[in-house]
Amino acid sequence: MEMKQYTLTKGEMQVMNILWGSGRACDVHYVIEQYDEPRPAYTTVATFLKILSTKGFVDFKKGQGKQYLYFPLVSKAEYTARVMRSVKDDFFGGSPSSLVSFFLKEEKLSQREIDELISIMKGGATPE
Amino acid sequence: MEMKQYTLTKGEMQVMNILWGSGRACDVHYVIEQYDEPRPAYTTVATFLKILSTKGFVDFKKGQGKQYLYFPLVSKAEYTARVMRSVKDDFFGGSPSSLVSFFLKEEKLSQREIDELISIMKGGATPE
DNA sequence: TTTGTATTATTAAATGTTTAGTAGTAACTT
DNA sequence: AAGTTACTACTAAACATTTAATAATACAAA
Repeated sequence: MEMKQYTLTKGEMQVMNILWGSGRACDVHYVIEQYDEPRPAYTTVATFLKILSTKGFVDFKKGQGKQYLYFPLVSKAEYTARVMRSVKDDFFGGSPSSLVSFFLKEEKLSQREIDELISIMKGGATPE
Repeated sequence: MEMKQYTLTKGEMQVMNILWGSGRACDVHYVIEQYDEPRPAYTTVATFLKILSTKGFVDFKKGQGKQYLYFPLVSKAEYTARVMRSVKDDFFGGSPSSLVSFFLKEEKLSQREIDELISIMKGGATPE
């Protein structure tokens, strides 16, 4: 069952970030309020939510009255993993260690962060 | 002097990857040959190169006859840094260490890679 | 039950991206 | 020098994305 792997456009991504950030099922008004000015029109946001539901990224349930409450079907972590996979392939030839190495060289990490990362590496990744 | 930070589309990115990969100034034919089948039309590639030059990503010089030889103005490392900055912001709240941590947990690295990364971290990042 | 209203569904205009045909032109060939 | 060719410049059609107006509809108020 070949599942099409949709990728989010910039506009869709904005909406998803709001849904992910809220941690609960949201109506359209709530989503709009999370935008910076100038806020998009009601129907603009409703359209994005519609698209996202046809793409399988959100679902909705009935709320008060006739309104829908939208919530993510794909978690941020899950989508992050997808995006990171392509970033890794496109920019680092598929090698996770060169990606990590890029950040270690590029960014100034605090000693505490470095210790934390080293312990993750040594500690057998996810102890769980 | 407010420099507009262009971002590359998928089609433009393909061309840039070819230019970056070649390591020298390329004519249109060379670029086309690097595509998988079905290859785009000559003018399609020429259009992308034109767009890229107006965006400031490539420049060209005269080659044999009337043809242009195109070469990158922005290095892959430089563009990678730009993209990584937004990835970091969009998916990891701007924190490089949580991005790195994500990969360390997600990906299985070999012991040699881990040692390498640890030494980068300890060794004061970029010695240079 | 009828009417009004808030909401979703449908449609479409504006913009951005991709693809490539056609026109114009510079340089090579004879 | 004239004709041919190979290339870039210009134009435009097809497709994707964004934005939002208008139409349809379900619920609430009267």
